[in-house]
Amino acid sequence: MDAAETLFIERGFAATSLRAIARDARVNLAAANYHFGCKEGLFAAVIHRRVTPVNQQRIAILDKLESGDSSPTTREIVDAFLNPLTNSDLPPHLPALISRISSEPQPALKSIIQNEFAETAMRFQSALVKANPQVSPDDIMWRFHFLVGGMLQLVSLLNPLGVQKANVSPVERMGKLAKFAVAGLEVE
Amino acid sequence: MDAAETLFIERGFAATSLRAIARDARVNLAAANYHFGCKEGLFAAVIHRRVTPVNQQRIAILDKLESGDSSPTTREIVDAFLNPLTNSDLPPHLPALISRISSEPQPALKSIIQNEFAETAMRFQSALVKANPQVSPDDIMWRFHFLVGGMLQLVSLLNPLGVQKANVSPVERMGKLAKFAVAGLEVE
DNA sequence: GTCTATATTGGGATAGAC
DNA sequence: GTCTATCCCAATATAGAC
Repeated sequence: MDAAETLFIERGFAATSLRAIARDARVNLAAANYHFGCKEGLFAAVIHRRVTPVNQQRIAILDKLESGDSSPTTREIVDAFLNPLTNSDLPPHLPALISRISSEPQPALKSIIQNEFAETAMRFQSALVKANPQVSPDDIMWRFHFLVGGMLQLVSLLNPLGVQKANVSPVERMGKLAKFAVAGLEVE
Repeated sequence: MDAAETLFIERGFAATSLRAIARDARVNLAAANYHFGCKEGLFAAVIHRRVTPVNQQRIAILDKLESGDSSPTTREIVDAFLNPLTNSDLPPHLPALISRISSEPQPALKSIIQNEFAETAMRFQSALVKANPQVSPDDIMWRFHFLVGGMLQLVSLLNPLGVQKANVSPVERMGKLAKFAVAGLEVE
């Protein structure tokens, strides 16, 4: 699965062959098919392994914020959404994986991905609606999508698996995005 | 080229075969290879045909703004960037094409695309730096990328080639994005 | 569960007649 | 420039021995 993950990030689903994955992983091609059923099954397994923890972490932080005395600010909600991506106990290429899979064109893969993110998206949109009564829920929905787009763009600008450039750290970049998005979310 | 464009949007580059393109276009497979050299050549031609006009239009609007008496506002610059995408004399699926190609993973395609957009990105970043002296040029660069990400996300949420949903028109959605992005670009 | 070997299909590209 | 036919290779997936 590590080998599959790396190759899916680098080349995308369609351009990655099971043969290349099996070769990199030093496993037999038939064994891979035996365990995952087919190429799509392997894809789903790779996604699920990585996306579940980050979304659990996001929701855990949001739960904690909402159980406090005062309801969370827009900035706190945005941070709860973004910070788990740069958490040091998750693999550093996790954002690259999310970025890549978000743009897979094939319908079967799209529904796999939508299922993974649906609940998290709902929770954060609701929280943002509550924190911004001056903005219509419909506008909040769109602005949340713009935040997601900014996040994906930020990630895709880095060398997907390479060393990050030295001048600005991933954490700092997330901070820049948070500032940008909060201003855009709150504007009347 | 129309057939190729449609299939690239729907399936992406790697999952689209020259055979399928030739079938849809009712042309011979060998003829396609004769004219475009190879699959990548066809891709480059499809991109160039669509992207050149929209970028020319963007730059023309920006030129006009900058030749006026007062220097352009952030909102005017953002509109100059976004509005050509929904211009009615360009094909309505142009945004879908831009969205799709922006996430093609293969390095050869990436450089084709970067070449197409490099000049436009530079011009708009410079204009935004000038309009926002309160923000560092480095931050403007990042925020411009966030705007691009929001634009791509907005587009990818529509059914790529289907009829748009009735409740909000593409023009209105671009307006929502512009408002969001201007607030994020200008914030101190 | 894991291997070798292979069935089967489809891909990009081209040769060569017209 | 356009066609038919084909070369050559790589893909997913599975059969069947171990």
